[in-house]
Amino acid sequence: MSSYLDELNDVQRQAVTTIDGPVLVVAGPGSGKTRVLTYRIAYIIEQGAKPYQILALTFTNKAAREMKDRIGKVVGDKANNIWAGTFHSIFARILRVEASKIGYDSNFTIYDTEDSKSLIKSIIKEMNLDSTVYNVNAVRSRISSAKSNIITPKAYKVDEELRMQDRMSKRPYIADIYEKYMVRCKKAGAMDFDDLLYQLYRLFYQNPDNVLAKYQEKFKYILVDEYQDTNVLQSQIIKKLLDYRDENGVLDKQRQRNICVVGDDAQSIYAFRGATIENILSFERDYRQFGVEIFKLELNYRSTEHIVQAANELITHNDHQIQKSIQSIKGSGQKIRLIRAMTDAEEGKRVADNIVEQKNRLHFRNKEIAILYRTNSQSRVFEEYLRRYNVPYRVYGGLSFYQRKEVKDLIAYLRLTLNQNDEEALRRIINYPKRAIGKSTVDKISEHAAATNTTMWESMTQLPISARAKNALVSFKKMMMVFINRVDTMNAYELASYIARQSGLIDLLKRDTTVEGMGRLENINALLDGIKDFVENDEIIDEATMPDKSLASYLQNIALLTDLDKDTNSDDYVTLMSVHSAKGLEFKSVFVVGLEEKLFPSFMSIETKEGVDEERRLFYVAITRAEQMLTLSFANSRYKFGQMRYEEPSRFLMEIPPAHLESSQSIRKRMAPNMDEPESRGAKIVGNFKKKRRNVTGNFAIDPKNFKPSISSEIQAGMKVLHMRFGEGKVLNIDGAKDNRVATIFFKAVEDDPQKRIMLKFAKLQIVQ
DNA sequence: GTTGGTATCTGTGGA
DNA sequence: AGATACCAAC
Repeated sequence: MSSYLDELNDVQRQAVTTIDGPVLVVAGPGSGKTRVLTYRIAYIIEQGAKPYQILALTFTNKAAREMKDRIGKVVGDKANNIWAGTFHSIFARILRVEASKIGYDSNFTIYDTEDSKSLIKSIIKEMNLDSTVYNVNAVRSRISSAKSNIITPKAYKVDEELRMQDRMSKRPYIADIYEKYMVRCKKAGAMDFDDLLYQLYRLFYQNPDNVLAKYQEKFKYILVDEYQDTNVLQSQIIKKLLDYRDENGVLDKQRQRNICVVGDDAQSIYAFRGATIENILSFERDYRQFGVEIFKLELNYRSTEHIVQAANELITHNDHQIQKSIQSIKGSGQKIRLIRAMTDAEEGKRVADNIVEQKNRLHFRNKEIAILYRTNSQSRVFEEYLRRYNVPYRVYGGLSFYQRKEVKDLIAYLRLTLNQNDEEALRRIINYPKRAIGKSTVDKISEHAAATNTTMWESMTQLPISARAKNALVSFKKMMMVFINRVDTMNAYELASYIARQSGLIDLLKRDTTVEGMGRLENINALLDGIKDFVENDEIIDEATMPDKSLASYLQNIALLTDLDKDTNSDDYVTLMSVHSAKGLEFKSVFVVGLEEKLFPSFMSIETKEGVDEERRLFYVAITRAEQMLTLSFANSRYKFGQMRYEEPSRFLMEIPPAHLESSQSIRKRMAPNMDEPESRGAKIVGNFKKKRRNVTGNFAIDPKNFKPSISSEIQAGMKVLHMRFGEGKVLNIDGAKDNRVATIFFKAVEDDPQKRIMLKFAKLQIVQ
């Protein structure tokens, strides 16, 4: 028996060694899931399977790489031949090989979200639909979810429920947009993210040349990580891979279905992108006839007791769960800390203060600390204060390197060089740098292409147009032809840097001497360096997703990279990221911030129980990232769209039993406006209210019980008013109109800065006379 | 066609 | 607040 099996507990070991037949591993947070997956693969190889017969699917490149690294440590270089990667990258690889069978070229482009939206925008415009009603994001998400649920445009058109929903939202033509969108993608030789799944399903379903059997024979063992986050397409593709039939189409019931899915229903957080928790719940039903074995990993090796129990308690508020009892093996540890702040800026400061304090007192390294938020835009205040305190940090997510404008511009040139039908790439660069091909010319090309049923690339030199425009178009095409003709004689790096220079991109950026402009030039150079690395490094790192050194292979791969995939372990930075990106990660100390109603849970989700349940699972994911210290924070007010908004603390805070919190007082009590209460309460809450009190700004001058705010529109210059915190004041004047009315008020009781500018929309003022 | 200004709109998550 | 859409003037 191999030594690595000794590192496992009983359930883990069974999950590792039960390699024949379907297996469902329900893995709570911190229960050694990755360890089970990697050892299972090592075990499978040890039992005689070839690495290339193993298909391991994850959601992020990071997870895939980590798995490979860890398998490599057990089985050596053989790990490189395992087909381990993200759904999207593995499927793209298969599609590249089989493209011709479904009418694509193997050089197909991958459209990212921006490309998709841009195409949808064009279609909405061409159909003369109102773009305010046909909001691109809404339309794209309808199309995406239709595709994720395997509903073709044709099926969409006759689906009464979908049509009714669209009529209700005043967008009856979504089905038509969907249909046109598919046609245009096809014509452009492009697949969007959903297509990478959808087209593979189509390939397996239509099964030309019995292509499915080839992959069924190849993949003897299939493993799927984060199964709770798979959508209908993904689970159906896996089902197809296991749907063994003989030449007459008769089901082969004898053959083992060696599928292992690992997941945690409590951590399902991707319903918005079509994931259905139903998949994990129905796994047993789907594969019952082949003898499903279920293993539950319930020991949490990551977090201390207060954290684990708080998480357990929290999740009981959800409906439909797989019963399990997660237990910590780590001892009770620290209680959870709560930070209450008046504003988002104060929250930023308070969190940064705590980070500095923890570093000093507990000697945590920066990389052992993370700030997790619901929305990426929340990162800014934390960045501000961390910078001020000289704490190194890294923000993940948001705009990734490959999404930066200048990087996308050069990539668009490369894309068009390889695939002239790529309409979004063409539109992006046809007049960038400026070459006198304006909007109206582009529109004409587009119309002509549609009318003659050709591509824009074909049309652009054929349509009747002014001599001036014609000249510009011909010389643009000539330039592109020079690039295209060099594809076979130059390597990817030579070609890319040649294009960067010849297109005028580099010159354009060189002329911009601002700091941002220089940054953009640096980014272009960084991209070129990346391509150089790719070309010169002759080691094949990943057989499955990077099969060769062509520019096409490079482009295919970077289309699926995100910021998260960059190597970051080497440096010592505090991590700032969304809760979604934090899934699968762990930190000694975690700050979950912005715990306010309408933010976390998101305003988008609070209308339905299912919506709130998903947010709760997200919060569950957030708090279970913490090993030793967990700090939760919220602000009473924060800026949104340049306006101050007030929100209640998150309902999730009330769902954590007070026993697990630093102060013995119940959260509910702490939440209530409590400044009128005795000193002791405020003092126990982490934060420097004392300082605030001295400035009067943190205390109430008026007893809230006796305070009855007047309607703000009634407040006029010259009036005497009462303010909750500042006391009595006189309105000197009012400027602005309607929602933007601002009063200048003189408060005699305020010593250091008695004259305040107060936004009437939010102010609570009581008119005295 | 290009430039530069002003009005309008945006409300999450990510491969 | 920040991005984008729109419009008038060159």
